[in-house]
Amino acid sequence: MNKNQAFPWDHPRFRSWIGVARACQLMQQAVTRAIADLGIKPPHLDILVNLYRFDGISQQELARKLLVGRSNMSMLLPQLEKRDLILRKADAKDKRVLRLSLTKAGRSLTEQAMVIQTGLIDRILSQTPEDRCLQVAESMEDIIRILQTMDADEVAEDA
Amino acid sequence: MNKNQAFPWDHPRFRSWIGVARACQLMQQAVTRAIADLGIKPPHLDILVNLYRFDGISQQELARKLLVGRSNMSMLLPQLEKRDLILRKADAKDKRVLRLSLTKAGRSLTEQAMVIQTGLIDRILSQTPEDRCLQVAESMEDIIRILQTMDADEVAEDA
DNA sequence: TGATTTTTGTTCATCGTTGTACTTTATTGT
DNA sequence: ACAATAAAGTACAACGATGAACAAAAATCA
Repeated sequence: MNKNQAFPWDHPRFRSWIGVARACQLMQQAVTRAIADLGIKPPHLDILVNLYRFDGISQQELARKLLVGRSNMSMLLPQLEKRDLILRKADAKDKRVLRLSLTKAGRSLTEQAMVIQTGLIDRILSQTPEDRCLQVAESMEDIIRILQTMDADEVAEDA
Repeated sequence: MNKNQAFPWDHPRFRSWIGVARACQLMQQAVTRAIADLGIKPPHLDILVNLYRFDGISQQELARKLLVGRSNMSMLLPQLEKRDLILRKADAKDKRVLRLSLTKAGRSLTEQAMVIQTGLIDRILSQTPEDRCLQVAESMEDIIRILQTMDADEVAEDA
């Protein structure tokens, strides 16, 4: 009777998750404002950071990492290409895939953006001791694993 | 030199926050699928749960709680009203505000949805001990507080 | 009281995301 | 080798969120 509260908001795990969701929403808004001066928005930043880290990735792989659809990449990447921030080169072995990479300008912009983003994260987590951060990271890894296996289950059910 | 890593993804707080963001994104998708059978989506659920908890709230207050714009409420609430899930009654004292409340059907639907949502959260946090959840909740409260004061600062700067 | 400013809610144009259908290229199976 | 299937990327229509401009009502203040 202790864990089955009358209302969700009296439920510790529920309250905890609501807090996570709110923090994310606010953080998203803060990031949006923080990088607005660079002329990019969070979706662009996510792309750029991933290209910075994984040079030569394909659109498909990028979409999977970002948890969005392929069509989303097909909309956003040409924009960044036209701004000369990224390059899309057809793969020699497989003519279907486009290999993505940052231009010099793109790399430079990404570095500026990452400084801003990291600064923001540092500021926001300043009240949270580092070991607490690591614990949070661990918990999130668990959650992500469970959610991903849930997705796999549902796909399996469909078959 | 220990805390100033070369790359953001070697930075503990950065990795930690990326995990939080990914977990949120996946959770959002899971909730969307879980409540689809009820004919509602996360934004509707957020509204319904808040009306369940705060009967008679105004559209403005609701928008503030949900961290969205007023116009968003002006778009969504009429939909729910047409489906007879909520009621909008003009306030007697202040003719500008509309007092929101759930209908019987709305309350019933909300209860079903909350069961689903709470079940999902329980499942997802099943690997996370309850004291760990409370720690996460604490950290999130800190973060939310900081982000909100940052917003206030920026507004102040504009003045 | 009367003028100005705030507040509440709405409307609308704009932008971003999604899912579906489609084309082109690889892979698989026979 | 050839047909069928799968995968990568694109185009487009539909939906949702946002912010600015607006109308009505209330609060402020002179």
